[in-house]
Amino acid sequence: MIKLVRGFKDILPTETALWQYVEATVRELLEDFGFAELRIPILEKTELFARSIGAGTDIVEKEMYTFTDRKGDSLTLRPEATASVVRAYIEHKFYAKDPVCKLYTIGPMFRRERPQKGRYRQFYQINAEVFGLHDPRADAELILLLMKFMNRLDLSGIVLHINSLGCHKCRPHFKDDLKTFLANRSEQLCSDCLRRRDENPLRIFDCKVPTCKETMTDAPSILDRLCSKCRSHFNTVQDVLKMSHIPYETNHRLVRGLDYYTRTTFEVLAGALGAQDAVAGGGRYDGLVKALGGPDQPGVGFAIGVDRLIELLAGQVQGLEKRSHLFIAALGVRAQDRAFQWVQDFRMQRFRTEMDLEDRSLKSQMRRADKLEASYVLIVGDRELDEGAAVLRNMTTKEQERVPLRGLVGFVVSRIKPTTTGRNNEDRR
RNA sequence: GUGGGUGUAGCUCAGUAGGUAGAGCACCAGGUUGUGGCCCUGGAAGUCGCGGGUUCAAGUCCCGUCACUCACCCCA
Repeated sequence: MIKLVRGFKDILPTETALWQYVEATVRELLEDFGFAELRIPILEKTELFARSIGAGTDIVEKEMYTFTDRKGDSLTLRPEATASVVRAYIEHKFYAKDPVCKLYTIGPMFRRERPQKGRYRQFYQINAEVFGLHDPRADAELILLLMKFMNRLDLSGIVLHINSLGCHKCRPHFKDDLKTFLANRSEQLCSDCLRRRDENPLRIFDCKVPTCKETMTDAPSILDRLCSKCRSHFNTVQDVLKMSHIPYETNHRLVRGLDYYTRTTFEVLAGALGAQDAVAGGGRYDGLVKALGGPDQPGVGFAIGVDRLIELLAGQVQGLEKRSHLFIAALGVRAQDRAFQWVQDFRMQRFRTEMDLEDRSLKSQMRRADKLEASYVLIVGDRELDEGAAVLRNMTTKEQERVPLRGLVGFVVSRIKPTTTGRNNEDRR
């Protein structure tokens, strides 16, 4: 038997309704906030990711699916979406028409990591990016949108962490301070952190080893070293969040693994997820567009981990309403032929209808109708054909009534339609 | 890449001191000769992850391997 590739998964019919619900909800919200959908390819030139995410990052260094195509180009299955969105923004010169541009995209990303709960080699992200706005309110609005989304999904037990990483002016100073601080504390750091000290000292804040955590409690905080512009930017972001009643925690240890982030960064964490607890994350990336060959336009964005979101929702008892539908139980060839036509007619009336295509006993057809959770069953056999009227059974009340064969479809639809519960009863709060 | 746990029917699992497999649920049929959910009866369904070894005999012991899973790492 040929099996799934490691770290990849099928999203089964029992799960897709939830996925569709999540996607429909976020699309609606994003569009209300003025975002337009952009669909980007899954494959890009390797260089795009090396230059945006950062050549020294784990993602680029050891997690990308990279291969050489037949012409010798190095191509990579996208490990994240921002790089591609920026590439498209530049390539299609969106900035020329209007420097302010809000885009979203939904799709799979690929990273070759060891699979784990909440971590797959193909995983899905919802990405939103805003270009052309320096104003800190753009950062705040994006966070607002993100939290609004979590809210619509009725997600509980999540926390929002925010931080500022400073800009290209103040961050280097902070890095120096941090290196000085760490210089004579080698014995107090784990081997991983010793390595990080040289490569990316900010990451040490993320370490979970107790002694490292202990050591880092006395470490300098980036928030104390921000330059005046970064400081006021961060303050404004917080002011807007407060004004909007969005609860948050500032977390000066929140460091993100992609090199392009500047100033505001944020993460939404859910304890119920286990070790991989980040459901969403994002931040500002003011130098990225320029670094990739575009104009000097700022950017802010976030990514939501859909797989993790789904996991949270599945753990929170989700009752998605089902449409009521009809099952036709036919006995004998004559009735089956008539029923087959009716089934098609009902469907053309946009009414979900099914029948058994094999010649089975009424009992087994009823059982099947029950299993499919049909709300009504229409019973037709030779007897009904001769009498000119079929039997319509309401499966919840068990009431049965005779319905004339002449004009049957229209009659049944009018009889049944009013009780149809649409799937659009999602107007929560 | 590193470590722990687990791999027996579609699903959840049992399998005792090694003697070539069992339960519950699900499935199919019958009990009701034209009526679902409950109940009863019967049926179908397993290369015991894969490969090798020890043994008269291995699901059970040994080695290897693969997969799943959780954690490290990293991140959504």
